Amino acid sequence: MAVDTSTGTKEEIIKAARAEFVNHGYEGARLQQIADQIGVTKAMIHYYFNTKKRLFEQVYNESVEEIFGGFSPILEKNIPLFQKIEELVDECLQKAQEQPEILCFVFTESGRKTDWLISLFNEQIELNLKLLEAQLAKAASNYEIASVSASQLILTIFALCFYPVLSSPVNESLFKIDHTFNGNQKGIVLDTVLNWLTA
Amino acid sequence: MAVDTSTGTKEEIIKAARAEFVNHGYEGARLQQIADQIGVTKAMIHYYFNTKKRLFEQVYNESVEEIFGGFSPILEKNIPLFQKIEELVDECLQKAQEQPEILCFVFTESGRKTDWLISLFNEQIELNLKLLEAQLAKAASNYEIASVSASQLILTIFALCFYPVLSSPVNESLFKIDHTFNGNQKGIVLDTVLNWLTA
DNA sequence: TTAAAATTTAACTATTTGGTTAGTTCATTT
DNA sequence: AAATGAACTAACCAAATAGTTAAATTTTAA
Repeated sequence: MAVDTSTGTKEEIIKAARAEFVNHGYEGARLQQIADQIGVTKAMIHYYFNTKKRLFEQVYNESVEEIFGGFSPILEKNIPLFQKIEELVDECLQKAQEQPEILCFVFTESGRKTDWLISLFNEQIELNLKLLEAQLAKAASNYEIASVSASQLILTIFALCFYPVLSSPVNESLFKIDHTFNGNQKGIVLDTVLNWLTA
Repeated sequence: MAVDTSTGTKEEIIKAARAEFVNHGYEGARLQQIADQIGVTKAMIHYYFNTKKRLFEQVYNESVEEIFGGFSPILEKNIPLFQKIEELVDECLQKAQEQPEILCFVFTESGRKTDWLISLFNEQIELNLKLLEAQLAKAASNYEIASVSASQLILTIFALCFYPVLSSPVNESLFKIDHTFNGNQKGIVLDTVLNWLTA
């Protein structure tokens, strides 16, 4: 009847692997480093995951889900347009502030031009913008907002929320300060987006 | 009187190295691949640049200069605020559209947590925002615009111009389309920024 | 023409690293 | 207590890769 079968080594490996992949990328990550981090042998990684690729896939897929998994439920909600926008911004900023490393990891690695990676990237989450598109079209036809496509809106929201995180290292040398969290980011994003829409 | 002194091997190496580093990052890049690309021996790379690090530094520094080198002259110009903003946006979009790979390269590599890289990133271009800051303060005191810091403005411009490029691979699987260049990007960026400022 | 300097090559070394394999420990089952 | 199988270790291997060296070839200049 014993339940706690093991120390949860597999989970520990994933956790350590995430840190290693985040900091060094797929190519730069070292299995030995991951193993050392949790005090097991490198062979354990091959015991649970067969190859470095498989381990990476696991970590990468979890990361994509972690970052983008929360948007579909919001997009599909039956709520007023402006409330939906605010929820999308909230979701965005939460991910940006709580999981900055994971965010950078996903964007960085998805840009790599390695054949086996590319196929992995393609089978990912897809956002269904149909409903939002309809809401925007209706609001535009009522002259409540300017005519803007859903993907353009999402892209703008993502840009304002995610860019500060993605550019954080660059900003430090460019401005000698880290602007990632300068106070009321939500206010700025909403101001920018809403003024743009209702101009 | 012969002028074409050499085949310009050194330049060819840099060019090939840039492509290799851009596609695979520092860790993933292979010197052999760079050499093969231009039909020389790997030893040639060590002849001109002593180590992989040195070659990378050269490529990286050139890339940073290529992307961010054009902003300081604009920031220091004595021109009206809104004209300056337009020129900054133009500069941004030009880099984003003409050198997307270089742009991604700089942002990706600068995020790596490898000690010797970190020190390299710190001795980079710094943008002097003093003048723009003054122009914004004056316009704000005249109630022409809302009160916004220079770094916040620059960050917003960068976000709107650079994010579409940085997110291009992600967008393909997220929206099943590439929004990098959707028609009048300049109009969208200017609309967004100006409506935000003058709301 | 010729000697020296710059450029390029081929073969080699040392090290790192992903992956393998044979065997050990230990809890559970029979 | 013997058998079984999962979790794990230590030592090893083969491949890849950055870096070296000495010799050959080409360029340059005297």
